[in-house]
Amino acid sequence: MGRSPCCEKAHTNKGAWTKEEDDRLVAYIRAHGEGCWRSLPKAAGLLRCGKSCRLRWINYLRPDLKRGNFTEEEDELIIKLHSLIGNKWSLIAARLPGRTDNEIKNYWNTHIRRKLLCRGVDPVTHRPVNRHGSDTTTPSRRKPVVVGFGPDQKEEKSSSVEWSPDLNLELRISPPFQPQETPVPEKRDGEQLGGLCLGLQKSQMECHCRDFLGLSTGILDYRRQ
DNA sequence: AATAATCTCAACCGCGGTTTT
DNA sequence: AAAAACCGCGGTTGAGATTAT
Repeated sequence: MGRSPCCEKAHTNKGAWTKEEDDRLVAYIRAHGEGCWRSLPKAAGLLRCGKSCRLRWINYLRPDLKRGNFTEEEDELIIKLHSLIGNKWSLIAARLPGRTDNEIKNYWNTHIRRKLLCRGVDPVTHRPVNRHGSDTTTPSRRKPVVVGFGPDQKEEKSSSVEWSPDLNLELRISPPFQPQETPVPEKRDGEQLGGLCLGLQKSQMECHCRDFLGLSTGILDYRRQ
């Protein structure tokens, strides 16, 4: 049959980590390295599930974490990456050394969304927002306006979208290596590739899209190997 | 100063793909 | 081949902090 369970769920702690738990986890990983989250808690003497240990390490305890405020450059990079690949936080984090996917996700939801809305840009489509007299500084607790990215979007979400037939909001991301040039779809003014509208000139856009994702080199700087 | 409203972010949950037995 | 756990991801929650009234 399958494997044995990773931990006895009845005997695991939940909620905020204590200093002692942090110390144990850090000490163990310093001594034995990352990986094998399944066996780590027991080996480290922690009453946590491996998943929780992994999360705590990656998002909080890792020594290479930057912490502190995001710079303007990081903001802009996140916005650009999000416009290309959407909510792929781990991919975005891979391009921001010292930042975690969770941190970026939180930062997006609390700061950048609002920043874009203030600029009159829809944070989902990255297109200019149509103002209907609604409050654009949507507090985070309110239900966000859900707009789908296209066919890949989950049914539940796309069902709430009013699709405009002449809009193409589809986003594509190339695999790390593409042998031949992917033809850039012909753009009609302001309606193609909504996610790429960042106020860049066409030539700039094409150039940046390749370079900052590392697609031109085939290398996606994926930290967590 | 007290209370309510809002914001922030660490942690949890559930899912999909992968790996192991 | 099938079943079950592992792993990593994105979405969501909720406690504590901060700000407004």
